[in-house]
Amino acid sequence: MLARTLLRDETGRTGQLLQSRGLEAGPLEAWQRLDAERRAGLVEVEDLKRKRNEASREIGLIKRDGGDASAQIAAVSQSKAQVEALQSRLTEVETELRDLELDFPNLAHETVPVGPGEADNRLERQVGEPREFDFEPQAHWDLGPALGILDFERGAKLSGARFTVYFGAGARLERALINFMLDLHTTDHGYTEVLPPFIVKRDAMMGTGQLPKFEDDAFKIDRVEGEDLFLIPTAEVPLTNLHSGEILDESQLPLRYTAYTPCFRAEAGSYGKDVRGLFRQHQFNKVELVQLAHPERSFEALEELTGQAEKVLQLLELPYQVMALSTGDMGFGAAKTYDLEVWLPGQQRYREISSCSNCTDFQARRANLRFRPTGGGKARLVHSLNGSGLAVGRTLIAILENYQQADGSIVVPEALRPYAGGLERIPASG
RNA sequence: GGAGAGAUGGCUGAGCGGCCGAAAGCGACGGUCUUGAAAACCGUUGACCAUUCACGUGGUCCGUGGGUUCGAAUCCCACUCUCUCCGCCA
Repeated sequence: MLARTLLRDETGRTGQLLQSRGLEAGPLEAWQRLDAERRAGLVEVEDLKRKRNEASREIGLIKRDGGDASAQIAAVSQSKAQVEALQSRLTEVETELRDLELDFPNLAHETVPVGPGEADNRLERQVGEPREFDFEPQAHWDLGPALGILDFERGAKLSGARFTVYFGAGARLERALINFMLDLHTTDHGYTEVLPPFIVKRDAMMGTGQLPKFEDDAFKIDRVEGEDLFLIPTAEVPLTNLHSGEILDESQLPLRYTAYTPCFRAEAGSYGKDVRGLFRQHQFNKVELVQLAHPERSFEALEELTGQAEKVLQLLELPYQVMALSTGDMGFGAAKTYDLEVWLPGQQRYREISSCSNCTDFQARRANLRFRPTGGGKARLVHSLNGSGLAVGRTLIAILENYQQADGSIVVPEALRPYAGGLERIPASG
């Protein structure tokens, strides 16, 4: 959510910024009309309430002295209907304002390239050289089944399209990657490891911005009674909401959390994209990085966090590039996003393997994440950041495609071997 | 799943239906004292919203949502969560 002072802005600048994020002018104008109505109504109803409170106090005093207050009581009772009517209209207006606000995306930082889509993303850097193959490199959807480590058919049999079963060295490598990444982030990068619930309440999904706008993308658990629960689409949701409603001490910042979790995405809009292989699944594994940072240092924190995700690719010796996403391509809550794209020889292109975002105070305002400045003073909103460090399944894809050999076997990256029981090679026989 | 107890400010914890936004303690912050620190003493210290150039003023908030009342932290109903005991269980 955006600050109301920003949305009220007279200069039209907020409107322009929102338009660059793909929002049309109508909702903002509607918001501004309702806001004006709300403020006028508040003045009116608060004045009536003030009078009512004064009268009630007077009644108390009269009664204490044993007097007859029936005239005053009648007068207050009379104004009751008026207060109620005004108040209920105000509540309505407040709800409409809130509904509109919840659908406004975050404003882009000034360093973000402006443009409507993927084509406007800016290449920041390329690291590592794509390997020269002296044979035709295969895609992982051919390599995996041939090696007997990925089974798409049985995944579909059990759970439907976009579910995969890992066997043997495949499962082992996935597990090794998880441990490798968690160790790196906790030991070298100063993150606290967290094992959160994989199911969260509606409030948590609201806090990070998955709801209400993108409910179709989530797996919802409808219980017979009680509130809805959601399978987490990313560990960002439980991690960022860990301190919702709390007031932290400034000295605690930045908080750095990392977690491995499975992620569940229904992705209603993705039909026909990446239908083959492991790239786009309803369930996948991810090691996530989250920081709650001081607002004046959050953009430095974004560089830091992005670098920490890159470190994983560097240690695994996978070539990649870093893209600064354009205003039109960024996620809903982000003020700035870097995507890490790993080279996939089987597809001859760079593909997303991590997305690192500074959400500034956008999520903090929704989730009520605040800190008390050292030396006292008003509580302020923290800035929240998140990034994949990395998407584990996609990392496995990258390893299979980049480390494949002419005989169909896969060399295990050196950094990973200690985590894979010393395994050096997945033999072609499976 | 059954029985009982509870939910109040950063924390602990009082609170006859009417100067209660809330005692007290702790913590934090400022000051006095000190070479410095500690101790002691004095003072300040909730959030949100609206309004005002500003000092300030008003409104809302005592788990959440309803209700009773001129007036609710205090009474009634429902829900959520926590704790204790019993049952079941990886």
